[in-house]
Amino acid sequence: MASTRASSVYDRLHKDILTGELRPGERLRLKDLIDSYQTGNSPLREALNRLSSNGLVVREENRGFSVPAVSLGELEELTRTRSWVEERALRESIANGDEAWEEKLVLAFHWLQQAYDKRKTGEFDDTRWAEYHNGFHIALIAACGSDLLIDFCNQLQARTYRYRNLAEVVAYRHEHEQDEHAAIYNATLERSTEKAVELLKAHYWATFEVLRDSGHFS
Amino acid sequence: MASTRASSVYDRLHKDILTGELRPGERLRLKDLIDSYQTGNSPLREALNRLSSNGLVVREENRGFSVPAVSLGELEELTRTRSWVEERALRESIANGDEAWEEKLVLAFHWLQQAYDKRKTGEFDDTRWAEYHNGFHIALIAACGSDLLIDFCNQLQARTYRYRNLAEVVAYRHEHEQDEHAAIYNATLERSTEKAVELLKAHYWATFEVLRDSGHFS
DNA sequence: CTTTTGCAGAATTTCGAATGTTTGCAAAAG
DNA sequence: CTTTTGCAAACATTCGAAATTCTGCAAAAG
Repeated sequence: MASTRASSVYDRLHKDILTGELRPGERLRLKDLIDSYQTGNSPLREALNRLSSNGLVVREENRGFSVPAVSLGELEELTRTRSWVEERALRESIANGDEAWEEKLVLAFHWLQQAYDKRKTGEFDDTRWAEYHNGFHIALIAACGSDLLIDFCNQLQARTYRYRNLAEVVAYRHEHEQDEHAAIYNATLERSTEKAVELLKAHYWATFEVLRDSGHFS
Repeated sequence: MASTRASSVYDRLHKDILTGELRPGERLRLKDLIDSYQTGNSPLREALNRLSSNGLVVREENRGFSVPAVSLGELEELTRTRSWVEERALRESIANGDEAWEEKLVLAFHWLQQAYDKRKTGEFDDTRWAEYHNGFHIALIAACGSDLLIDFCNQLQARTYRYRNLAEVVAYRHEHEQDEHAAIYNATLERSTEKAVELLKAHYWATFEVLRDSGHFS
């Protein structure tokens, strides 16, 4: 899909870091990556340099690249920051959102619901679910009036998603969280700002607690 | 100072984009950059890839790199986003800041004041001033409890600083803004949260208006 | 006259090799 | 026995050139 090798390998590294295929703290040796991703030195380094500016790869001068370590402290910081930033974004979105925003939100919730429903028929696709899940959360704040803020939320989301995958509690969390999504969704459509904001923050902190209690992070 | 060529050329490109040496919309042709920065293809591309993830360079697949365009709309978005995010950060910083934070803030303000004072003796150094100015604004929020948020504020600051340089109203703004800094500083030290927050936001919007009225942006 | 096609020149992207830096170990010095 | 020095292997970085993709123009087709 991506038209340059650098972007194609960027996408694959992005995915492999978020899914936990590449483990936290693991050194990313160029020679190894060239073998496993079947690409050249230059596109690989370009991808790694881009990822390093996004905080998804650690770069050390003359010592190469590695996958960022994880810690409970960072997860808490991610959660705290998301709560602060998305609170503001959701307030603005509810205040400014027009019908086009509302329609996109309805659709985003619909597809997320469909994804959850497929758990019963065994057709569940985790990658697909992740897209819809992020799509829903972004749809909530899409009318906030700042693409910069939305981008920032996307980056925080991505880094939090890695913790979720590393914690191996995905299935358990799936059982419980769609109710929370529905509550946030309804409050937002009703334009009950305070309620929506409280539910959204509670949702992020509930996820934090599940991941913390998984015992995977120091 | 930077130990790799890629980082050294990154620093120089960063500076030249922010100061306006490289003009908005300008295409960054590899061959030209190789000549003017006296470096090779690879380190240059690595630097440009890093900058592209920071929003300081535009990358288009197979069409190379360019300096981002500017617009009044983007400046307003930057200002709006900073106001939202730094409001939260300042609230948290005032609530949590300890004595170490307070001392750093005192020093940051002191050096900013010194920089302004040097205007009278003709020793004024714009690059130095910019460091102290950013340092002061970061010192305000340094105790907010989220390095992620501070990084984000730094990026917003950098992009706003470019508009300031392009508007060529630097001197005029210098005459007036130190009073605003002093007021924010005093309210923060008094832990007058509401007052400090209002003053900080007013400061950002005042800067926005000066830049808008310069007539340099569509 | 307008649109499409083909091609040469220019620019970006990628490759393979050369250069420089770090690391770990073994020998020498304290 | 502990610390320092020197060296070779491993690795990251950079270079110069090859391969690929874009761009603009001119000729052909509609």
